[in-house]
Amino acid sequence: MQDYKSNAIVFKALCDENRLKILEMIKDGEICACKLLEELHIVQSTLSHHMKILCDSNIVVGRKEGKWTYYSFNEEGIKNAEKLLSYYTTIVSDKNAESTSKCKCEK
Amino acid sequence: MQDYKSNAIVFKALCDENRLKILEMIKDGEICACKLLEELHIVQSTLSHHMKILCDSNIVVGRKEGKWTYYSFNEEGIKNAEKLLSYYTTIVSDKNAESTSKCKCEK
DNA sequence: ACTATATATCGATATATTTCGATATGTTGC
DNA sequence: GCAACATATCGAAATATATCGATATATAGT
Repeated sequence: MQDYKSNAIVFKALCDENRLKILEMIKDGEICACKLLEELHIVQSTLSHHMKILCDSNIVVGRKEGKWTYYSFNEEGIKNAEKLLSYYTTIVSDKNAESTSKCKCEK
Repeated sequence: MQDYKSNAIVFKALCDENRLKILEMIKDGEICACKLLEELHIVQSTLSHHMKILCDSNIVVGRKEGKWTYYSFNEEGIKNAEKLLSYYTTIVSDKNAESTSKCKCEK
């Protein structure tokens, strides 16, 4: 499951309002950075920063075409995010495996 | 889909290394705060802060029993997180719905 | 080669988050 | 009621993130 740090990076991509807006726009299909910029109330360097975080999380991928960059979903990264969410929120009901460490609240 | 701010709160719960460790411990079943404290290298007030964020996200729920608090998954909140992840990463392939706004990169 | 345009990077600042120690609140057992 | 303990809250400091303006890099068309 890799390490906590790199897993947190995936979820960090999703915990900013502007990045959620960006993802919502990418839902409709591959989209140019200039179009994202038109719709969001941020300057170009800020958009570039958010796109870097989204690409670093592997959820989004950029494709350069001439002077434009088009962004779309990266299915592999999305699968990974789903796998991570599932990993961190699924109960392991292996009742045989007793907890190894005791604490004071246990009588 | 509510608003971006409250959706971001859900993912914020997942983007901290310590909180991922906490979730990993909750996987094994309901766990007491004192046990979490034993295993993590943080002080009690810091743990309390993280548990608040996890509970606010609705992914985790706390149950008070005397002076102890036990934490476990909140299935409803987890379903919501899955729904949100799916919402923000699923392509809408409605090709009939043409994009409403034009931008300079479109010829 | 020059100009215009798209995107990335840099540096500074504002804001948010994490962390701690100190203290408050609430529970248990005497 | 009081002492001991579990957890929550508060205030401050350290660190991280978001944002901007300025500038660098890269591409396209003249």
